[in-house]
Amino acid sequence: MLRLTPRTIVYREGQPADAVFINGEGIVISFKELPSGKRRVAGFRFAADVFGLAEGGVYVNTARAITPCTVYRIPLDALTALLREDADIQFQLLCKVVHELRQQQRKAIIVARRDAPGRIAMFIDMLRRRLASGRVVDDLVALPMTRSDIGDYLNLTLETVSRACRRLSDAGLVRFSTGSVQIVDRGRFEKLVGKM
Amino acid sequence: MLRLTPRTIVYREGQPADAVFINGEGIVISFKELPSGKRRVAGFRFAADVFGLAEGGVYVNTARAITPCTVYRIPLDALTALLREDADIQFQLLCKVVHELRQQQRKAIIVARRDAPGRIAMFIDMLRRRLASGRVVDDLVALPMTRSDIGDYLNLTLETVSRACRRLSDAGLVRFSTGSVQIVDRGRFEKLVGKM
DNA sequence: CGTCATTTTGAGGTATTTCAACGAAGGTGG
DNA sequence: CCACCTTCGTTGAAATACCTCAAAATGACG
Repeated sequence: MLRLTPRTIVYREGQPADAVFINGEGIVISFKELPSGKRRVAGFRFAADVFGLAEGGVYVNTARAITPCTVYRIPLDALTALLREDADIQFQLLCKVVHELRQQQRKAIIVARRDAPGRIAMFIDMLRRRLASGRVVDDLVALPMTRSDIGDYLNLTLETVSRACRRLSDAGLVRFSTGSVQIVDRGRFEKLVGKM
Repeated sequence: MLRLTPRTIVYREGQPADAVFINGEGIVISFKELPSGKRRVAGFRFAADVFGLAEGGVYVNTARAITPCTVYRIPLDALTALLREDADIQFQLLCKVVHELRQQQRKAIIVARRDAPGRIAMFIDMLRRRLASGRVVDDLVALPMTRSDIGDYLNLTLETVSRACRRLSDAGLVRFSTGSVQIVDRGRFEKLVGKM
């Protein structure tokens, strides 16, 4: 088990992959630096998310803690041994990966078909659902990542993210503070999120 | 085992999922109709590809044969039984799904960061690698899907696909015939595909 | 040969990107 | 405690790639 402070690198793209990770608490960002110097955020890892599944023996993304995190490190040989002897656990992992595949597909649809404010609304809604631990007042959503992080995830420039946030704010749907968003008009917000 | 003629539906989105499929031969398109009336192509399934992995008991996409196909249908109970008793096969499936997850990520990067001609070139290159069965002259790539199919996959309108194809053609990189593309200038083509 | 789907091509509109500058916040050291 | 610096966020103006709407051309097939 590892306790990570914000900005700590869990692993780097290209490193030999010797372990997978399960997030216990906090938010981890998974991204890839492109030769062009740009960056592409593959996703954000929340509680119970598995990350660090390698391909060809090396990590394909870089993972970094955004908030203080607690992650569990599972050495690869321990994992393979575990999977080989316990088909149930392997099946659970399979389900998790299939689920993530679906998530990616949904995200692709969103990124493809929706304009900037729509993507931001969707993103906030996704955070709301993932972060709503228990029955906390879930109209207040933590937003610990930067505009750049969001933009690289939704395929928008940070400027467009900023402008889209302002538009949602001006429309009276949400209210931004540093590090969080307040959903003001739940009805209209859901309507915006819902329609594709 | 099923022999499918072009346009045959393998399964429809929303149908209760009672089997998964493995493609033996031909190309299957997997897509989703959006409420807006638009369509989003999740991917194309080639030889040895597994498709029809459900979520929540129903298929999330619709699958349809593009070319004459040979697909293997595996009832779900048979699959689960097989996976439970043979950890090796389950592991292989897991690897396949993880691999597809990576593919999706790569595609997301391409769709996100490249302009229309770049996406088309990437697409042609993907087809080339997937269809190059053996040592066929692989400069000639079959292109059995419509512009609309390609556009809905790469997130472009069919008009933009058409124009982008023309641009590649005018640049002397490729030559289009009905149902196929000929890669004319391999060097420059690879260079275009390679750079991100 | 006619019909239907697909593809091509054109003109105009628009959302996002790019480039650039400024403002706000947070941390560090004097 | 304040000045400084760095990172992050906001805002503006201009450029551009793609989309939309529309019509004509091509190709497949009965």
